[in-house]
Amino acid sequence: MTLLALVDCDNFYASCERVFRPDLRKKPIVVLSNNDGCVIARSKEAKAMGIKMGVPWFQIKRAYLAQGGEAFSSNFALYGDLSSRVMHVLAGMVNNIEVYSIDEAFLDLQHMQTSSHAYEFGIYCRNIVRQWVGIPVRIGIAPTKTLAKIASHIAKQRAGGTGVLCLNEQHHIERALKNLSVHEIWGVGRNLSRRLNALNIYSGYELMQSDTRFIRDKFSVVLERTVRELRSEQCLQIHRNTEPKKQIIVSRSFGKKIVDLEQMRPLVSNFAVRASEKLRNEGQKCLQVSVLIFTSPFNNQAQYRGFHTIQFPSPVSDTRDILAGAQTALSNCFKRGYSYAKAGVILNQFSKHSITQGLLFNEIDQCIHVKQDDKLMQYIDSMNEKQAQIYYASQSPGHLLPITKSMTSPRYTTNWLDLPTAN
DNA sequence: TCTGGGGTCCTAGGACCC
DNA sequence: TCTGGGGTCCTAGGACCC
Repeated sequence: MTLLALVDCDNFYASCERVFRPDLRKKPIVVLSNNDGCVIARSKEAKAMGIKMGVPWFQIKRAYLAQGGEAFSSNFALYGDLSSRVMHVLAGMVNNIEVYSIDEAFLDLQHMQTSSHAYEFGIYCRNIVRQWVGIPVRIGIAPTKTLAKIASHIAKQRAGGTGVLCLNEQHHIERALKNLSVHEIWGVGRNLSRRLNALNIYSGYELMQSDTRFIRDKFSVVLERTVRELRSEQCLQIHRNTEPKKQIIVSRSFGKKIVDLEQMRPLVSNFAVRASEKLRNEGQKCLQVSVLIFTSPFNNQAQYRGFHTIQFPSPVSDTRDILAGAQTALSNCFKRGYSYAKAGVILNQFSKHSITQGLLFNEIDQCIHVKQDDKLMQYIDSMNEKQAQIYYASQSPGHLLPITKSMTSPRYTTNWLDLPTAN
């Protein structure tokens, strides 16, 4: 039987904040979303204090700080860099790795003959990452991705354990599944678990025992795969991370509500510029740009979601084209009389940068004339690489984003000025 | 006063084809 | 009065993930 491992960083953002601040060991830590809006990560100690994931910061702030808790605004430059260091170390230890998220990776353990061999490897792996990067990880080993997720989930709950759990023997798997509710299984969210419960399927074991045909008819092939994976049948492979992105989204909530179109325009321009940079960085071009604007679902005022898509006559990655498209889309979905809390720009329908399909007839929209200039964009990207030097007129860099971050830690590993010093 | 951001996959249904 | 069968492609929306 072949095995695979899920390596999962413990309370990742909170652990990152500790790497250069050993004084924070054992202290409760929370990390906040943009605008210090809500809690998006918690250390073990913060969880023990009863701080819930996603809770608005303003609701718990006073009591939490009064009890000696530490809080940080999110510092993605730091988390992203530490993540790539962890992944780099892991990649050096196996032939095949899938980086699944900022704090998780699947490792192919095909070459491990026995589960005790795999377990020892897990322990070694965990020690090395801890020693070289400073981030604690937890490792679940099993025959399938879904079971490996469960193994790491159980390893997390076992206080004082080694942080490594191998779930391989059939009777161990069955015992674990009997103690697991369906909503704790990877791929079963709130909706599916509600529907499963209605059919008297509550535990992982009951789900595993369900008829695959029945699950497929009543639900989908996705859930059928989950059932098969619970039975140790490998349905989800380890993907090397070579597949290109299919969509790019840049969106933010605003610190202050936006009420008129002229205030909104420069913000949408900023998102469009950022999205275009990401697109070129991926070596791709797109055929569609969409703009989304939302009111806040938390106030009692009238709600509105605006969405509009612009189709280009040929693939583009030139910021000027994407800006023009985004502004047209914004004009088409903006409605007066609402106060907007969030906006975003989405790029879709990608093609490889090097391949350009010309149009025989420019029949989509005669009004759109594509500027697309690869050379110009290359120059601008190289000038803006370290620090933005060239802006587009519609951006108004003076107020790039009305975002507040009051408690951000230094960019210890990505900025010379923030390097930690001896004292 | 203050409530995150960025993705993937699948399905149903409509448009269109012969 | 009676109105086929089989297919593809695209999109919107829903589900999930971290």
